[in-house]
Amino acid sequence: MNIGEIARRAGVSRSTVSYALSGKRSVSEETRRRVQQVIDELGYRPNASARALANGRTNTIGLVFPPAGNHYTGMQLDFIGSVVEAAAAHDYDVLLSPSGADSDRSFQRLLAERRVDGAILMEIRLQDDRVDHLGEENFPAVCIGRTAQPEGSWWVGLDHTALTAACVSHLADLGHRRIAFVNRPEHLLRAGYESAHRGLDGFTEAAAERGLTVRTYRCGDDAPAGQECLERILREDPDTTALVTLNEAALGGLYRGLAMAGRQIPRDFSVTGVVAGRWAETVTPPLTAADVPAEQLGRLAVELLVERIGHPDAAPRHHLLTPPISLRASTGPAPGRR
Amino acid sequence: MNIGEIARRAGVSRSTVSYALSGKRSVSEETRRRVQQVIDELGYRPNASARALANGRTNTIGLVFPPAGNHYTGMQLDFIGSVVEAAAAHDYDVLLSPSGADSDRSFQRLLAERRVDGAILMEIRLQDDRVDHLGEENFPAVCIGRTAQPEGSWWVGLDHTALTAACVSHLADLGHRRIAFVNRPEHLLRAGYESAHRGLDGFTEAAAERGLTVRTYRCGDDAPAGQECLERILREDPDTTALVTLNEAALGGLYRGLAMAGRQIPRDFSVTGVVAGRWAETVTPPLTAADVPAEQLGRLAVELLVERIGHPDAAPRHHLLTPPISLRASTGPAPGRR
DNA sequence: CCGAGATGTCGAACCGGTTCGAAGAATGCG
DNA sequence: CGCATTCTTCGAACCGGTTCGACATCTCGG
Repeated sequence: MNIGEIARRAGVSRSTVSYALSGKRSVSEETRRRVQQVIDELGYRPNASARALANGRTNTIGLVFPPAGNHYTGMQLDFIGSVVEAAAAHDYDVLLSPSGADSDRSFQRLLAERRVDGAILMEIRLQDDRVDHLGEENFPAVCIGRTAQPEGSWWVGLDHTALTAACVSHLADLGHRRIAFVNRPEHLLRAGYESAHRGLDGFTEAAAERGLTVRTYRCGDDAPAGQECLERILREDPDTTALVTLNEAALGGLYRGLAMAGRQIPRDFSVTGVVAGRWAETVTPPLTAADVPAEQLGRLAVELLVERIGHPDAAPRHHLLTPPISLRASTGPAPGRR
Repeated sequence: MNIGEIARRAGVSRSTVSYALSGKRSVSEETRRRVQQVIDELGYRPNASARALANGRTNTIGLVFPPAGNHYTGMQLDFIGSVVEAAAAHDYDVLLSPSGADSDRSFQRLLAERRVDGAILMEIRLQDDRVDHLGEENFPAVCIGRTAQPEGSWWVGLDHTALTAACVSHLADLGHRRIAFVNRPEHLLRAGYESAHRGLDGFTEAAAERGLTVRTYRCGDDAPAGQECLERILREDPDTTALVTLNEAALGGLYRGLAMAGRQIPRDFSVTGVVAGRWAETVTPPLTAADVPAEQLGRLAVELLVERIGHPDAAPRHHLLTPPISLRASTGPAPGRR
């Protein structure tokens, strides 16, 4: 059931079958029909490895995603799904590569063994050797997020600085003067995670501009950590009336902490942050948040990557998204005001 | 930078390089060292396509997962992560294949084009033509869940019948007499989703055995649908005091509905179901639930698949898991009792 | 000292496609 | 009618590995 078999049954040469399928040279209408008929009868499909070997393209893209040690967030899930779908629309398959402790091994596999035509990198760091490395080799890659010097590279990302700043403004406009910031965990900050750092910057600057009193926290990626973090916030400054968070996985815990402390949202305390819309609606009251457009990010990343694969020398492109804040029910006027 | 180049620089033939790497024939210690040195200097890694073509194995497994139209659940995310990790441990890569509207196209690609050595199928249906099809071809596959006639196939799954029955018993022991069941959406039931059907069966049988009054509902996979569903439950039988759910994505909405109706969990109303542990802890109060061991399921699936790939004629194996119910804080004695 | 067996290496064939150059047939034009 | 052009098809080479059979060399026992 290979191309030779098809050729034999159709009474033509292997190359003719190949041309009949690819259309790269003209083939008589009659021959084409005969070949097609044999193919349909046998249900033949060309072997992907052989094809990849011959023309140097695998029609596969690599998705380098965080290891399970990090707790996954809903946003990441939506993102992966949309990448796979967008890739399928462009006739690409998606190969997953966990970037982790032995990131080298898995990552090298993808590139050096030429398993993929290009890669999408999640969880970018401000200083990211993976990006540097890919840049040197001019390997087609698109980052989700941007490094400290993103000039030469292709990326799509959120403007976390602007988003957290918008959250601060929103709260300040409601009269809140003492606000906490709940970031991702310590180790991700130390590793230089882009979103955590830029989000923190945006928060800090906007708060300074508005003259607010703030405290910033790092919080583990799960509900118990969120609860604990909230307890700390109220302990260290009981007059805090609002918080901004980037930590989707801790959100449920933050809510729980507030409930246990007897603070009602949004009457006594406002909560907002950067969270994918679908997940912002799972908490009660639904979270007012900058909705992470995970689906759009995935689609754009694939489109950029496909373009880059097709035009290896094209100038770098990128998309910086700044989704608006969706007003739901978790923020309100500061207590004692209005 | 191919094997011929290595051979030339090391002053040996291509086959010798191959044997030096694979160890399938003896190579003198000195030659091996020289070859290895050249390889290290050049950072050579054998081309995956060429290797796959030559020995007929891609070292890749396919993960057939639900299309984005279905809303993903946290459990699925954890599962995918653990599959990727377990696969990496066995030196396999993971190729994602969305099974959806054009499932044929993507699915056929995987198999007929020999992109993968085996496949893991998520979201099994009681009657599943994908499974039948793979069975006929004796293609190495492992199902997550079991079909109506699972005898000939390899699978790992949860005993949803036993799990929902256990939930019912738990509630009955607490004195609840009127219980609702919140299932997955209508269209998934019509499609024959295994977990939805078996879960429903287990619930119904256990309730009948205990002589309980029950109602069953189908609920969309998101928070607003959950909220709406809960409103319906209380409207159609205001004396309902507990519910069992399989619908992780609707959980937040169910909780919200209860809060809006002024029913306090667990004082006025108990909630339980089958939900991955990490996600059961995001709601307040934390959900008493049969914890879906997503990580274990992924690991076991990969192990079975790797074994099956290695031994094409081995007898079918499977794992049926029945995780215990983790007592958290969402269930309590029926109101008016003790 | 000779033959058997083990050891190390090589060339060639093969996996299943794609693509190039060339050749034969058909067609068009002067 | 002859020559140039186009259309159609074929064979061969190639992509980059693996593997088989053969051959040369070395080792050891009788």
